[in-house]
Amino acid sequence: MATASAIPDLDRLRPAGTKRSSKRDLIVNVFLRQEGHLSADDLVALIKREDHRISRATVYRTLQWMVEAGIARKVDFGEGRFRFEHSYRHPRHFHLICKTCNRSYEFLSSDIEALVEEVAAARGFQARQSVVQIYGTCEACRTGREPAEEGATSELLFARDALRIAIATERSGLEFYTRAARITKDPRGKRIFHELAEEEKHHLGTLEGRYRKLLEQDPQLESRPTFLFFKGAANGLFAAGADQLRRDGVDDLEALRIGIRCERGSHRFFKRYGERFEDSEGKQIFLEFAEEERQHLEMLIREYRLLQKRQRKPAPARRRAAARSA
Amino acid sequence: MATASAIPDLDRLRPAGTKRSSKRDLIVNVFLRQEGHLSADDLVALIKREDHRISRATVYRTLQWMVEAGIARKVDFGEGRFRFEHSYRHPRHFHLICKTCNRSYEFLSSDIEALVEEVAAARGFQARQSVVQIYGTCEACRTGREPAEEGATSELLFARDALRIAIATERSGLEFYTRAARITKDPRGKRIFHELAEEEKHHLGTLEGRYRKLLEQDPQLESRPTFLFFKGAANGLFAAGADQLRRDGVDDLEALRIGIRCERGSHRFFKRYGERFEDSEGKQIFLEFAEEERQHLEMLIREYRLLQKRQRKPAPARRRAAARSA
DNA sequence: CTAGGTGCAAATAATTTGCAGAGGC
DNA sequence: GCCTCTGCAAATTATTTGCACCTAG
Repeated sequence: MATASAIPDLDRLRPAGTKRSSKRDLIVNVFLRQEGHLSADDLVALIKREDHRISRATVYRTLQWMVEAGIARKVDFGEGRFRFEHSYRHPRHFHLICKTCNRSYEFLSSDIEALVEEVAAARGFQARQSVVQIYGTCEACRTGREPAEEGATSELLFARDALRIAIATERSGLEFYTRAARITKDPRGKRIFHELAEEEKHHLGTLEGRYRKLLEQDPQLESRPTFLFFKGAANGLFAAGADQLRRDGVDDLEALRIGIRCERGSHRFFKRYGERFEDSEGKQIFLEFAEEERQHLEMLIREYRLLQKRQRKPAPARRRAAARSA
Repeated sequence: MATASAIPDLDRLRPAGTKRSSKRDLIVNVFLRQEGHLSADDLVALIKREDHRISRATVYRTLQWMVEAGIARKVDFGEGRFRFEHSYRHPRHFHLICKTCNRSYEFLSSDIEALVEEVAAARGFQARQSVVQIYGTCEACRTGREPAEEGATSELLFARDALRIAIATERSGLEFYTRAARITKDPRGKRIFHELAEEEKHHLGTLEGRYRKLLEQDPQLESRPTFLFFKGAANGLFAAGADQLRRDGVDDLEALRIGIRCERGSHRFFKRYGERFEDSEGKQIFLEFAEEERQHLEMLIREYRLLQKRQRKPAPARRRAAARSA
């Protein structure tokens, strides 16, 4: 799947003042075809198989070039030499490193990333890159069982997890709007909530379809371990909102306000995290979802203003009462 | 402060089947006198100053020995060579690494550690050690101002932060018990809460005294940046408990139950984290505090059982009502 | 034609090792 | 006396570089 066909437009990436070279192209192609973390030496061996006239120095020079061009990332597992992984459509991530079999496993945790950012900020430190490595023994080495063979790229797993988060949020949102529509008294407000519930339902269908389509790319995709760890996911917002609707006697304006809070949080959340990821389907999913939430947010705000105005006119006396109780 | 006088009993640490050697002793002593992260070469230079007949190979061999013996930790800042830091009374920690001046700053985040543990568990990975490194530009390099010179060891900062957390928890606890004593009807329960409030007040005094004493060791200790990042600190528990007392009409049994929940959470929290830190004053503070909370917990549980029994006797009919409403 | 790109071999840099002699128990 | 420690120099490993030649634009 993610073979040479997925190679980005190298010409675009070429730093200014560099020439095309068939040898470099070959090295880059061989490199991008590999999965996992190659040492310079691994790559030399692979290259020699295709063309033994390419020297070690050229491979080193090309590797350096790829890192500068952003095609590759240099990673250090503390082995006394560097390894390289390609970064094209391969989200930045952290590593679990097995000291027994030397395999390494990738994961991403937005929760950890957020904490790392906080620490950096508290120390007045401008963070450019962070490394999180967990050393220990992997499940395969502990239990003797072999791990589910590779086959799913991190890109795919990331998309899967992004979709799962979006779907969970959508489900909470649907529940929230369904409940809101039920308790709203104003017929116009009721209709809006109904509409939003319908939209969430529709969008949920779209997302689920997309999820199914993703699963087709790898029959075992669903059972593979989590790649993106993300506790702070926005679905909790809507869940809390729905809870709030259930508890107190919430009036129409209040319901709209809660909805606005949820959508705003959700929008911010998906936008912020979407932006921070590298180009990938997962990023795409987050950003599309952010846009969706933004539209809902606008709709709710418009409605809120309208309802406020309408309530004010027929009963201007209410204003004082409301102001006093606020 | 943390000079050769602080050196642990090296004889205890000597692996079986090794001999004492004056050269090794010298190397270890010089190493332990240093602050910060030394490269092998730095140490060779330092050693040569004291005795130029000690060879580079011996320094390397001793460094390896120290790592095995647990006196030193080998750290990799991706420079293509390793650095070493001593681990004696120096808590495990993470690093902020400035790419401009190559200085490195230490911090510890129990929040990050907890997330790392979760990820490892979710992947069936047995974590032995984890590395968190934030690369970027430090405040000094960005602003041009020099950083507050070193002088406080991580050990000291850790103790400071552990005390701050304990004090904050104690304050919340005090507020909780004061409020609980006020709203409790049963005179015996009232007295217990009063007693606990008094104890918290007293303990708070002790902790604050200890904190002041700690500050004496370094006049600028208070203004130094946070070392231990710890959002999940237990003081939130008591704060939430106090909130709960404020809101609903809480009866005596319920107040005791809330107290039990707070103390249990607090106890677990300090015990769990205290255990996970290396030997240090910070660890000490956490464990002592855990023990304190355990005693309060027992007291509350005893009282809860008594009150339950007493309430049952005069009005046995209540049991059914309580059971039905549960 | 000229600035990069490449091969080869030599240089670096950090660290390890073989071996013979020194020293602790 | 035996076994470990140590110094020295050579070896190893990963990576970089100088230089002469090659090739794309």
